[in-house]
Amino acid sequence: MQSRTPASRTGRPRSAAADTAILAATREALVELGWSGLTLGDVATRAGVAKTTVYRRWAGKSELVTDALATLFDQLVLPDRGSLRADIEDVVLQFAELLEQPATKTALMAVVAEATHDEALRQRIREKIVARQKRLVVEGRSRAQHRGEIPVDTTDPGPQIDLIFDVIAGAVVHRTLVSCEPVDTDWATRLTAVLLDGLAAAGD
Amino acid sequence: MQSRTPASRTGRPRSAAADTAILAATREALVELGWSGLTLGDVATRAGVAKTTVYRRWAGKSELVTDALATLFDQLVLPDRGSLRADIEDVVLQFAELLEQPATKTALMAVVAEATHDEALRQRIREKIVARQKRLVVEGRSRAQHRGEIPVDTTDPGPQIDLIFDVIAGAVVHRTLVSCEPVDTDWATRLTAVLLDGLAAAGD
DNA sequence: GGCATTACGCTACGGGTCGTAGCGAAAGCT
DNA sequence: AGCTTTCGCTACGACCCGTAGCGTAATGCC
Repeated sequence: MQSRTPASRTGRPRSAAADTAILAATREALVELGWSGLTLGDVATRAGVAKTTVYRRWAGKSELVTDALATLFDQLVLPDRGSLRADIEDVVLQFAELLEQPATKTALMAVVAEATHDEALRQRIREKIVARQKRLVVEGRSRAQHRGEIPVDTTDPGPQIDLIFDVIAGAVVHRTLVSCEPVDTDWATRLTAVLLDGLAAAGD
Repeated sequence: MQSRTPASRTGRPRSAAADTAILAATREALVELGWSGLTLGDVATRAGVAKTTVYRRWAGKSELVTDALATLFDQLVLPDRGSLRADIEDVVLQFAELLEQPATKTALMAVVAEATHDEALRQRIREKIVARQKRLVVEGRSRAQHRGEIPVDTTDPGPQIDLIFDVIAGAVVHRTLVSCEPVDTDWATRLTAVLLDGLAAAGD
């Protein structure tokens, strides 16, 4: 999860319960206090551990919040709804529900903000969040191709996958956090329609 | 800009130069230190004013950074490129260029993060940034309808405008700040193609 | 069982930032 | 001139940071 203890086999092992307690306390404190208001001392108190225990495991606030956030994103799955349209609508609503949780929205934006001037943190985010969730797009695209809904191209699919991922995730994040409007089934349907059919065909 | 002085006409007026100096110093400090590292005392020193002068004008870090950010967004314009496709590609590249500036990306994400638990700040962002930039979509849509590129609907255009705004802005923000990939002309073309023609038609 | 090793809780510390208060000087308006 | 407000400056208590040191607890190895 955080700093590894690779070659150490002797001595008292680290409490796994402390890990989960600290991460849970971090999410709780984020909801109540936000990024600026969150202090590691307060997290330690909420988790029922000493402040030094937190510092022994995480280098700072950014790393701790990133790990607390990663545990939330792993809830996403992609059940087969039978069509590309239904699959997209499903994952949009799922992602929106995840972003409805106050801990998710606060942590995601704050960590991305910190990452703009911290290369190591950018790497951590890409590994633990972006790369993992991009698999949803890969799987949905593969299913759609097998169904014959979209053509099987011979070129490198990477750029197209990245584009779809950014459009879907970006739209949901922007709608939820910047425009501050809810993502309901109607909006998910409209977004999916634009994605599949284009603006002209999807006009009101 | 910040706290108003409505009924006060007498006494020494506030220095307008101090305002611009403080906002410029805020953007500069954001680039070097990021959100967490930025302190109002440091901003005051950079701007060449006393710390108390900053506190007299802005209530806190969030409000100051929001105003510093708003001045950056007002650079966006929507020149008439002759077609909806060209207009979209143009504004995508313009928005991406704006987000390339380190001050913009850091400030935008940090302020949005703080706003997740601060209703007054959400309101400030919507008024000073979201509402202003949404006019780009309104104008581009109006032009396209006059050209006959998209149908003129009789229903409320608000939801469709909001959707387009969130898709375009969200995709660019997500691409730039979360996926950490550059927005070049090729990507802008691909995004525009998906928007106008849909996923199936725009496949590689 | 005894021993080395590591993690734990606790306390204390210097350093830094916060946001505010008070002061005298400066700059405008009538 | 006189009044009013802002300005720069200094100082202050409060809080959080991140680390060090201590004694204790929990494991693996001999």
